[in-house]
Amino acid sequence: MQGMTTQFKASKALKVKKEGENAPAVSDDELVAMTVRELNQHLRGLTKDDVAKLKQRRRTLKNRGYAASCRIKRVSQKEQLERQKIDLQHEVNKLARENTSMKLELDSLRAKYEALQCFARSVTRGPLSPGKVQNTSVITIVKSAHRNNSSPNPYSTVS
Amino acid sequence: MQGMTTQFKASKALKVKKEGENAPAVSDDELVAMTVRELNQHLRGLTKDDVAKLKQRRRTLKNRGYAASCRIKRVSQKEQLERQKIDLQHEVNKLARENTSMKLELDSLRAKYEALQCFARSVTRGPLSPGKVQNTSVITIVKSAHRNNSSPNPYSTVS
DNA sequence: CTGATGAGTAAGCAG
DNA sequence: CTGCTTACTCATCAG
Repeated sequence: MQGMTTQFKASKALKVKKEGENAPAVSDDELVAMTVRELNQHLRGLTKDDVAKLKQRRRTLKNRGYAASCRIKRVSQKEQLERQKIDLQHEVNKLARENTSMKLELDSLRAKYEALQCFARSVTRGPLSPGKVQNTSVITIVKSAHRNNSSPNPYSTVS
Repeated sequence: MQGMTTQFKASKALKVKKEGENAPAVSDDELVAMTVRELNQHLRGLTKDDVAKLKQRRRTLKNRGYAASCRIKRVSQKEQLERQKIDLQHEVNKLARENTSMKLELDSLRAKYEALQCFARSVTRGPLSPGKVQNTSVITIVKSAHRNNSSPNPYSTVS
């Protein structure tokens, strides 16, 4: 079942491709595989017409191959596009997940921070006036040491 | 330049498609556009052979159109894949940017939080014992009120 | 039958 | 000339 590709043409080609005497009527597979130099060997002692016909047959066989390559290439490119699309989709999903979890983390940290800030405020604003303490849960107190802080003044009161 | 698509075939078709007397040798465009009923009108009084030829010509012309649709469809699908790929790439870029900026924000907030914790610790641990203060930067004190905090024990010391 | 598609062929372009 | 691509034709399959 290997050489099937070119077998269809055989019927069509055979009826015209008898050079008669010395040339053994080259097969399609041989003909396409031949180099130009090899081809010229087989061309010796053939009619100008037969030469033209043989060359045309070669061209046609080559074209058949080119057409096949072209189709294969087209399919591969399509598959590649689809693969890339899927990969990108996976990346989007991954980033979206990271994104969501970071948002959560950020929210939780912000809440913790605000709570701490609240507490710090209540502590620094003089010894617990019970009324105020009811509404604040956390205070933040920063010892300005060797650390480099993003906020310019460590002992800040927040609104 | 409009009807060019079918003009190439004209040369080939003309040489065989003369029914001779009553039928005005329908054009390719007319022929493909015809309904089966209309076609039958034109078939009146034609040789069985001519009828077959005309029907075959119609089929061939139709096939030409099908092949064209097929190619157009193939191209459209490819373009669509490429468009989707680009859109996904843009989404990836957008999410990656959001991601980066959130990471930064998270880092900065963490730093602020730690600093605040440091300060809080130093304040609550009674009037600064210099030795200990050197090694701790923040303390968090949470008044367990109505808030639901992520940290289980409110009065925790941080290393 | 109609429409879609794979494969082969020829035309035409590019290197 | 070689290789690739497009348009056309035919065979074949599904609906």
